[in-house]
Amino acid sequence: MPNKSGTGSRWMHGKFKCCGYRMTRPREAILDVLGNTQEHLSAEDIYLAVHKFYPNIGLTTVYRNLEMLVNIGMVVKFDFGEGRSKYELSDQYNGKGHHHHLVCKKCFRVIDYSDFMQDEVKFLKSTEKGLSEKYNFNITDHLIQFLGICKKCEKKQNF
Amino acid sequence: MPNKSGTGSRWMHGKFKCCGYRMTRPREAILDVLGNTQEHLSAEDIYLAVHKFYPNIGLTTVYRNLEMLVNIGMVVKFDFGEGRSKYELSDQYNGKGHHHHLVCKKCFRVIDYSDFMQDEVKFLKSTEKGLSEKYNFNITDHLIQFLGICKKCEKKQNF
DNA sequence: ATTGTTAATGACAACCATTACCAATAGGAG
DNA sequence: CTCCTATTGGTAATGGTTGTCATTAACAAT
Repeated sequence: MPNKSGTGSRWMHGKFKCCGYRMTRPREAILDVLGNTQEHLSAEDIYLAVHKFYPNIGLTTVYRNLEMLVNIGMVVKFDFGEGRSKYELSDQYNGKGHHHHLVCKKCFRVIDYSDFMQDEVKFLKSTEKGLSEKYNFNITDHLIQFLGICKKCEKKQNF
Repeated sequence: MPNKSGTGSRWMHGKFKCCGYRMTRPREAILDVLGNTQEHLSAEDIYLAVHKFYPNIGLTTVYRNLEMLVNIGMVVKFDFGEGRSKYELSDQYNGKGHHHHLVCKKCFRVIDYSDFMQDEVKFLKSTEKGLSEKYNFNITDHLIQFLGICKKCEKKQNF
C-alpha cells in the first residue's frame, strides 16, 4: 500500500518533527505495514512487506527505524521466545488499545486479549505503587504474558 | 565448589533418572552454580563459573544442559532485553519461592520481588481461568515483569 | 568388578538475528 | 535553489546459540 490513503502521513510528520526526526519514505512505509496488520511482525516480515512496494529499502533501515520508533514510543518490541523480536504499534496507535498476550510455547502463536482487565488494573496499580516506593524504581511499563499450549499443539501431542 | 557439600547431588540423581537422564559432572556443576547465587546468570556466566573448577567442561555442554533443565522444569530461562538469556533455578529449588522481576531498561539490573503477591494471586487466578476457557488454551505459566529506570540510572540522566 | 549400550560430552563450525561502518542520498529549513 | 546533516543501503562484522561428529563416560546387566 504505497501512500495508503495517507492515513498516517500527516500526524506522523508532526510527531517526528517534534523529536528532531525527519519524515522519510522508509518510516512511512514501516508504519503503514504495522498499521495494516493485526499480526505481530518480525523485522524481516516488515522488511519483506515494505520491499514489495519499495524494493530498494534495506533490512538495516528497517531495523534502525524500528529501534527509533520504539524509542519515541510509537512501536513496542516483544520477545515471545522465538529467537527474534516482534513489533507492533503501541496502544495509542494500534486500534486494539491496551492488551496483553497469550503465547503458545510450542508454535509461538500469539493471541491478543483485552478481557479480564478489571482485575488487572487493580493489581497493577497497587503493585506498581508499592514496588516503586519500596525499591526506589521509576516504573514506566509492564510486561504480562500468559504461556501455555494452544489448542492445535495440544492435539498434536508429538512427544 | 566441587562437590559442594553434595547438596544437590542426591535428589538430582533421582529426578534425572525418572526422566531417563543420567547424572553427570557438568549437570551437577551447573546446578551447583545456579544454587549458590542470587544473581540471574547467562549461559556464559555459568560456563565461566563452572570452568574454574572443571576447565574441560565446554560452553556447548552448558547450553545443552540448560535447555534440558528448562525442559524438565528445574530451571527457568528469562529474557530481560539484554540480547542474551538469563537462567535461574525454578521456584521449588531457588530458595526464593515464587517471585517476579523489576527490570531496569537502561542497565538491565534485575530486582526480584515477592511482595505484593496477594493482589497478584487473585488477578492471576481469575485471569488464567477466564483466558483458558475463552481461548481454549492450556495455560501453564506466566511472565510478569515491571520495567522502568532504576535509582542509579535515574541519577545519571545522560541523554 | 567388567562389559556393553547409548546418552552425553567437547571442540569446532555453522547459523542467524542484529549491529557497525561508511560512502552516497535526500529531507526540509532558510 | 542550496546547504547542512539526518538518513539511507549495501556489506561486513558481531555475538549468542545451535548443529555435527567422533570420543567419552553413566550405569544397568552380567
